[in-house]
Amino acid sequence: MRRTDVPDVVIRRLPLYLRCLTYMAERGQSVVSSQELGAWVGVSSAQIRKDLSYFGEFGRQGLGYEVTYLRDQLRTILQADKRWSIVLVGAGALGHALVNYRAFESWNYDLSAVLDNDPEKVGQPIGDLRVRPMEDLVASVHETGAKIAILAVPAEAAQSVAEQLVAAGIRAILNYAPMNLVLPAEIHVSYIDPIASLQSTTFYL
Amino acid sequence: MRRTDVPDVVIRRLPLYLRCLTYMAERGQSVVSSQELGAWVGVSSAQIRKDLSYFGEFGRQGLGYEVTYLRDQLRTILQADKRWSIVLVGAGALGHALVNYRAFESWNYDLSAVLDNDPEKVGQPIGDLRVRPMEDLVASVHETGAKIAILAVPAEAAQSVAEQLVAAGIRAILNYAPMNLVLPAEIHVSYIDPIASLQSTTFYL
DNA sequence: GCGTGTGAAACAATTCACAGCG
DNA sequence: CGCTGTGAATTGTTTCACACGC
Repeated sequence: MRRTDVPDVVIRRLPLYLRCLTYMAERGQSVVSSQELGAWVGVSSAQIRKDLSYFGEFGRQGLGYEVTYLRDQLRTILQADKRWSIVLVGAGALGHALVNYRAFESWNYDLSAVLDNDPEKVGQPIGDLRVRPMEDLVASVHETGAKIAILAVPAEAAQSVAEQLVAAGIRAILNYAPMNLVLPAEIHVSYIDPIASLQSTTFYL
Repeated sequence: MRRTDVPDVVIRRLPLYLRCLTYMAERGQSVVSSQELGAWVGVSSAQIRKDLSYFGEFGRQGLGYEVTYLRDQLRTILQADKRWSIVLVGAGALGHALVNYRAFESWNYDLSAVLDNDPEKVGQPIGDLRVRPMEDLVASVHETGAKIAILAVPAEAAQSVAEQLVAAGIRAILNYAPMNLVLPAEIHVSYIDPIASLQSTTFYL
């Protein structure tokens, strides 16, 4: 099964399965059925089985899936077993919160540089990092080997900074700015926008 | 067109259109075509037209859409013209960042109470609020009229707190905890989980 | 001509239902 | 018997293509 044959919706569900399996393994559960896993993550058992079937046969008929085995398979598929360096652009309140968010570290993501173009912020410490000027972007990306960047700048700056990131060799962006980015198709962009989420939920209220 | 006839994917795109139209209106642009709007938000022009057609006929043939008119229509559809009170549970680093996030205010959302069950945190000021104990939940929801809650607690606590929110009358939850919530179908839950986003992007790298 | 609104066609995702195996 | 893996059927979404009006 080639990467491009797997629908993107499937890829976006795998982390939910992985998270759930990780909790189950921590609790010492050894086996899980597609039914039980589906109940936890909120999808049908058929969907779980179909999703997994894109990548192989991980279960045993009549029994279910071995929790740690499936967890490790998903880790490999998602490359969550690797350590990933991340460059963060934007040292505002959000940037601070992200640097101090422990979950990155525990899931193998390493926020290894923080940059900002505000001279007031450059040089200030955040966590055990120091804010670097935007001129250091290419150097930061090379030093850290980062392929992923987190964009936590104001909307007006987002497109321009995103282009600089791509020019510096970044391949994937997690964008917290409330702005759609127009970038080459091979760059992967994920959007996190609580306002957009809230606006779609108020439609239903 | 009844609420339930509109696919949820469409509802999730409307905020992106609204955001873009708002920027365009600020810049003084008076008219926009589905083509141009699509280029900005990254969807096809046919999709824009189809999405809007669920709610009415807002454009003019040969011309396009009047920016402020369409913006106001979308605001009404999404109920983004109303002011919404929000109760925030969780006064950790994330809770602090959310309270200080100015975009809520500017998009008509009012973070009107913050709660936490940690006695150390209760009573502390955040922005111009003061952290209240979880026992005040029902009172907070009633005082503020909140129908929406933001959940910013550790994963272990999320399900339990979510149930308390529902019992207190909350109808929609924006969940920052890395945990799927199992709740009655009429409760609307949106998930924000940067780790899950990162894990799906590393699949492609 | 240009650009919307919309059925029809194409494509994509989910669910069904069951063969097959432990 | 229980539960996976999977084609087939169903359901949902996007794109096409064109009539219509400015």
